[in-house]
Amino acid sequence: MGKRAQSGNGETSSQILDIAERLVQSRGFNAFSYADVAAELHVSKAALHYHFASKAELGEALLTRYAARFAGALSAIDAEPAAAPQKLAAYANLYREVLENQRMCLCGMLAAEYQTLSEPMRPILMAFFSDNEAWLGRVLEQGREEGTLDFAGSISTAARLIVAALEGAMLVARPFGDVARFQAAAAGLFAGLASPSSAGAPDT
Amino acid sequence: MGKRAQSGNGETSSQILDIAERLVQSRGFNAFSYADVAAELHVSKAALHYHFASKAELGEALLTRYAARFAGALSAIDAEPAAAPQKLAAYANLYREVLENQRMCLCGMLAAEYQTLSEPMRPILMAFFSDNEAWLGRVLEQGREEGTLDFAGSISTAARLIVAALEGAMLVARPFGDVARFQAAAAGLFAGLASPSSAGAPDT
DNA sequence: GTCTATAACGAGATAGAC
DNA sequence: GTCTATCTCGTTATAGAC
Repeated sequence: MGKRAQSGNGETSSQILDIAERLVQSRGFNAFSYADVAAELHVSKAALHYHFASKAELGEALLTRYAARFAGALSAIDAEPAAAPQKLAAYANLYREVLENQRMCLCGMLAAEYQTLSEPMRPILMAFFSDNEAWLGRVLEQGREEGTLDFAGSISTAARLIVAALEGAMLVARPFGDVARFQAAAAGLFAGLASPSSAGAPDT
Repeated sequence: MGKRAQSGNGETSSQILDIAERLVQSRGFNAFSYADVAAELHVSKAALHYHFASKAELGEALLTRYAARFAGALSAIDAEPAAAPQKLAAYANLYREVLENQRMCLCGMLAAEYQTLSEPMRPILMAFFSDNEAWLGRVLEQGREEGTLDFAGSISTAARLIVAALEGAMLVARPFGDVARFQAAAAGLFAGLASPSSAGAPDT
């Protein structure tokens, strides 16, 4: 394999993505700059442009990597057999960990800024939410079959509620710097989905 | 009364706030400029600075006005007697109307951008959410006493879930331009809070 | 209250040397 | 792959005339 040049591979590229990702999750895509990343990585802005020619390209790479990592986390949950409520708790923990790092979900942040995103970023963002809902749909179906979950309405309605509630709980908890606020919303959410028989929902 | 001069009163000031509010709700606080507002209002940027000396001051005025208007809407719901589920439906409709105008909740948007907000804006934003949760807490308490609502956990947990779910539902629905996505999450939310006796939840 | 003009700065991006 | 230097533009904000 010869040199690839171009965008997004290699050690430096992933360091750029790491820093940019944190800045976007903390401040938003429109509130960080190449200069911020360059200063933190101790390189010049021009070096960043070598790896990601434009900010839009950097944004695409951020989204793609984040979505892939999240999909991997969902596969990991699926890898070992567990009841649906435990899988949902593990799912909520993915969000909680992000919040504990004082970050918003990357895709939740970009959803707020959606109207300012480049065209290529938009479908990647939407696919993130669709994929999450599809995965949740399978867990919810499992829960109904097992009898561990009991909820009115359709699978997709419940899946959309879960995504909305967890994204919104992160959004609101962050100004207060209060993870407990997130946990309260998550607890209330799963209480409403639990089957009456399984009184005590599984935790963390 | 003599001339007041200064910030935030008068016809022009409210027109500035109207335009800025829509821009913030659509694109975010960090993605609109005085130039945008000036162009739309057909005045110069300097004229805007006469009414709101800095962007941070404009942001404070936006937040204060929005919170006051929202509080007024909650008082209007309280003004006529209704069962708790109807009040919750009316509350969700406040959010839905914002979304139908292709906007995010102003405070949800600013919550995403929280780390970039000026110090004076922050407590106003937090108070918005606290006030909403307090109002919801009273409605939830009413519902429990009436027997129209039935949910596990504390009042404040359920109130935080409602705020989180509705804010998150707006956030995720907007990239899809799909109000039905919001409605699905809201329906699932209220289904989980409804008392078993009241099978069909009230709509719109 | 509104204007023109401009200051002062930071943004994204490019050229070309090394 | 990284640098310095520079370009161009947009941003918030101010000065001073009307």
